[in-house]
Amino acid sequence: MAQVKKHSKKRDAILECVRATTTHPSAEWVYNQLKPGIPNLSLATVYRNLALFLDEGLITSVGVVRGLERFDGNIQPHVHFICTACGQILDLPSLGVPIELESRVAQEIGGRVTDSILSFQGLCKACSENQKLNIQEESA
Amino acid sequence: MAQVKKHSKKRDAILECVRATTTHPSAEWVYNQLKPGIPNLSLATVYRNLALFLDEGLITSVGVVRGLERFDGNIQPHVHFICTACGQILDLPSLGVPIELESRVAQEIGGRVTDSILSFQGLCKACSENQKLNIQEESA
DNA sequence: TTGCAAATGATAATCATTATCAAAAAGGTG
DNA sequence: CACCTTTTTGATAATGATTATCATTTGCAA
Repeated sequence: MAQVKKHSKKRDAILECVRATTTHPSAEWVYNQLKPGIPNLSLATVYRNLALFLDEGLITSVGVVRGLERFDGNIQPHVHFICTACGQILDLPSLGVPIELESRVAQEIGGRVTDSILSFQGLCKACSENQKLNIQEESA
Repeated sequence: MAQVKKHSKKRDAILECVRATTTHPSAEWVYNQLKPGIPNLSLATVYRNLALFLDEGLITSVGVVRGLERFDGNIQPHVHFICTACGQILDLPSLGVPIELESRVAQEIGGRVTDSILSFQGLCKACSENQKLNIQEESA
């Protein structure tokens, strides 16, 4: 696999950007965020480095939400809520993740477990209220 | 949203196919499975109906694994193990899913929770052994 | 400074999924 | 059964996120 051999300002900026936000950003979000300050930044560089960070365990992937892979600079195990309507991802720090189960799973399948992902899906507050409105409008 | 109004043999076959396997298939897997018996089946029909079944809650999505969305005809809540190397998805029926947390999450975010997803990622037995071999070869 | 490997920018290629639209099938109704 | 309306489908073009390519630039060690 790829491995970091040389220092790069852009790479630092990308990692810092993912770490500094709680939006669980996509590659393009990071790109749009950094582009004004780094005009010659390429989207490919963002994709490349995010893949690299994933590989090195510096960030994690929340998964693909509405067609976009979403990343997380917070590598402390924690639970997510994903709004399937607007794509918003929220942290649920009050809930624990059953990491202690990882070794049990590893034993059960005879392989190696690197991550456990617990997420809840549904509609966030705003989207759930919008849906109610739409239903009212439809029946009107 | 779309809604079933008329009966269709192909639709039945697609649902039956997803229900009959534990491979957590992708759309294309279902298509390849059914094509020999239904020569004029179109891939678009498979995609369309899978989206419909999802919408109606007849199947669930395990998520996007290595670029492919994977489905599950078993809608009983259960835990998955996903091999990030080969894409294989295994059921872990021995582990419980914390569905009882859903109402707590709903309260916390003020919205509506429809699903909870617990999955473990890592390397399955075969891939974890292959990796060991590769490391040995590299250092040889 | 010079040389070389690594990193990047620009963009083409890839590939899963979705949209489109004409044709076929379903399922009433008379 | 023949007819009509609406749904479903097949074939394929369009879309859009991600990846590959390759010439150029940059980092860094000698």
